[in-house]
Amino acid sequence: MEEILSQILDACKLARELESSLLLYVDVASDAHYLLRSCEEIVGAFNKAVHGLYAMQSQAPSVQMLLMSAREGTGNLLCTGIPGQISPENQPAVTESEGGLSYLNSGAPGKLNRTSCRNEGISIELVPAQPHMENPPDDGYTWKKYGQKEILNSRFPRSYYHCTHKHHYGCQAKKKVQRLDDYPSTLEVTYCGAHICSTSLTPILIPNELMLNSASNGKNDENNNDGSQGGHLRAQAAVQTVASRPTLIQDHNWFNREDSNRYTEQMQGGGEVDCSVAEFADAMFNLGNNSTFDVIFSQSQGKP
DNA sequence: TTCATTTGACCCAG
DNA sequence: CTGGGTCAAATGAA
Repeated sequence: MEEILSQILDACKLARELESSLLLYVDVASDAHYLLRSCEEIVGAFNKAVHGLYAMQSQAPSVQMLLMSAREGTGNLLCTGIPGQISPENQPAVTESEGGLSYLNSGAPGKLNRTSCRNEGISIELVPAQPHMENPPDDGYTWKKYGQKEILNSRFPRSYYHCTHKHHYGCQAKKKVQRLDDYPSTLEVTYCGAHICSTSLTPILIPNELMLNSASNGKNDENNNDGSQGGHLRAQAAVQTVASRPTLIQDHNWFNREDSNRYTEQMQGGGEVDCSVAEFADAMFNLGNNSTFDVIFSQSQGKP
């Protein structure tokens, strides 16, 4: 417990440092890269504490265990970090006690299996609810809420979301979010279907020149009114461009995971490190003095 | 004016 | 028939 408190205090300290910087230095407020890194650091520090608290919960009858017992016949069980957040210690081997729980199931039992999710992969994740907010933590995608229903024998309503790009790109990804009756501080997020709005590009295989042309033409943004998706595409273009440099990826092989807007780094030793796009971009920024990111963003920024 | 959210109605599997 | 999932008009915020 002392260690967790220490982690919470560390996170608070980081937050105070950022606050001080914002108050003291005008330049900081306009330095998106610095702000991004600072926020990621703070979130990561708090996440460590959250995962520690999850570990403590697992010693008592946990939310996870209750859910498992409630869903008899559940298929493969995969424990992951909380989506959109930094996995603890950046360790690839994640145990149940370290974070959110995820079921990956092509045929989940009972009512979860109904209607449009019947023939699609279902992923159920438990995430800590943000205080005073109904919305689940950012998972890297943009969602549009299309419905909310009172559920029988549940104290809290269930919210229904589909991918923002459903109409533009036909992305069929959906999610349901419901606060757990017994653990109101925990949200159960059920993902249905895979995103096709950010998985069509394959890193490493695309020639450097092609990506540079694509990025410099700004085509990604021209056909796209949505800022978020534009960001995804810009980041991916940048990733592909950087990744296509053999010298830069000598020690890092990057893979875009299909189920989320996150990247997995395959280390030479065989282990994997899961990270967010922001972390990934950050790592790429630091790979060389003449970062391709600078070139790409300077060329694409400011275009409609 | 645009876009996201809310909410009642409807659909359909069980 | 019941209840979960989806649709679409109404509403509100930016």
